Amino acid sequence: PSLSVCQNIRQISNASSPPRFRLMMSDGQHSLTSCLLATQLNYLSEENLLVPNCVCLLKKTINNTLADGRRVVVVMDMDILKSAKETGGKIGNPTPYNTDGIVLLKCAWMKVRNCNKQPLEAPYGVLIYQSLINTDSFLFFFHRWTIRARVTNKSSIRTWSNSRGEGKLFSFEIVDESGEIRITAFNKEVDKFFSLVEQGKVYYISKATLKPANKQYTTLKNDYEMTLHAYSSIVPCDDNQSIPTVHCDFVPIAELENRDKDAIIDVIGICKSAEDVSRITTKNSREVSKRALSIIDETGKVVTVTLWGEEAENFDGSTQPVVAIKGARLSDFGGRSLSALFSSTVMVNPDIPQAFRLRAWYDREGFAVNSQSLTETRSAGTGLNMNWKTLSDIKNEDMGHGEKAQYFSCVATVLYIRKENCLYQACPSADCNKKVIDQQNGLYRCEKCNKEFPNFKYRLLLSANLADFGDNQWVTCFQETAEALHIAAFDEVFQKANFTTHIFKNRVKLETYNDESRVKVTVMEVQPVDHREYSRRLLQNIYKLAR
DNA sequence: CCCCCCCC
Repeated sequence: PSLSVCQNIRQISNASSPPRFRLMMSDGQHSLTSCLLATQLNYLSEENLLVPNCVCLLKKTINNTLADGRRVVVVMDMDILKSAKETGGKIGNPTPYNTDGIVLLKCAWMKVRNCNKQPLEAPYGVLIYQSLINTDSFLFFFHRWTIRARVTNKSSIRTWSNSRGEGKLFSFEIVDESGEIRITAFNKEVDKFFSLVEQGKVYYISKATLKPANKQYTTLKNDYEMTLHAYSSIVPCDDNQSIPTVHCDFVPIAELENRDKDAIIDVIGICKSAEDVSRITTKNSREVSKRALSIIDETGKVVTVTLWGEEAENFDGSTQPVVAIKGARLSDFGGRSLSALFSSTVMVNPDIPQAFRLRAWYDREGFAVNSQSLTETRSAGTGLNMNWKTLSDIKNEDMGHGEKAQYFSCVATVLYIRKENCLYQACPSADCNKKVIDQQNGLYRCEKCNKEFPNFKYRLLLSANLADFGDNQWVTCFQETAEALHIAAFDEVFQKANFTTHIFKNRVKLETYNDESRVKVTVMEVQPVDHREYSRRLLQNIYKLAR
């Protein structure tokens, strides 16, 4: 039971029978407008006992959620302790309790789904259906539409340019107790709301419009999404205890082996190591940053996770942080690997028990476990990931005839390297090594970048013939592999020079350098040895030493 | 009003 003051009472404006009374109740500090009087208590109003400023003892109340998602307190039993005359007026200066007017996300789309009429844009920006006008729902939408929800995922700002125009946008996803929805802001609303909206925080949001979601582009469980407008309002909310936080259903890394390709999963692990960020060009000729992380969990298994864009650029793996990803996509590249999507939430050192457990495990013992990776990397060099073949296998197994390129390793001997055309003129932009076309006007065109440049860079391109015991094969080595081949040959030259004999024609001179004098010998010419002459002199020397 | 989910 609780004491409260009736601030206001009115009959709900519909023709229901028996009538329903709505109360605004106060505890002296806060007021709550969403109270309904149970019909068996209607007499209190009809007999003018329950009137503004009377003090009540609420003996039984029920918290109820209406069909449209609004929450109400239904007063089932109450006594009037003091009449309005006795209290003599208003008590305290109560402010609205801040759940007042808050609706569950769910109600927004329930309302729209339930009618098939044409939508129209209301002055306050909420999408209203003609059929809802003159109903309680209309009033509800029009005046009272505020949701309180937590931001679970926030995109970066991106721009677009197409036949319909150009602009910028960002979007974010929110959850409350009833569900989730995506909200998008364009242009001016990007400027207004981008920095305000923070991942993980709770906001009051009102006066956004609602429109059907294109399910093709979203995995959120909602048939609708929202758009912000000039009149939309987003206000941070401190009282957020009841709003769910991001919920993750983490899959142990070892378990990923048993999951299907393209599955969307949540994963958590310690970032054991991270690649440097790099820029790649996609098939659609877009440039994007990427960074691969190796994460490990208590299963002792490691998997590669790729981050993209700003997430890749800003990631710092130097402290071996806990990385949790909600909604990563499982790929079969290299066996099993993971990729963050635009819809993924990447959390570094999240404030959740699983992260603390993992941190403790890693610092105590995990760092030293003999981990195994589910992702085979070709650069690792040894072990399972070497697809050993002989050169004759290339033909016998029709290698490379499939849709995807294949990778294999072989042991072979360089029979021949073509000296001709071993350099080509390549696109000067970083990471693009496409051969440029000399336009004969001082400009060089790259078909891949679709650009002309005043310059180019030279790159090595070696044609080499490799042989093993069964076959031989012409191969192409670009810059990096060509250099590796050269370095190997270079080393071999040094090795071969040891224990060889030549005639050296030399210059000898006493030289002073840094106050130090010494005889310096410089080779001027090297000639092959006449072995008979050499033997004769060698013998003479031996005889001389013997005397 | 966007809608990109990428690379080896």
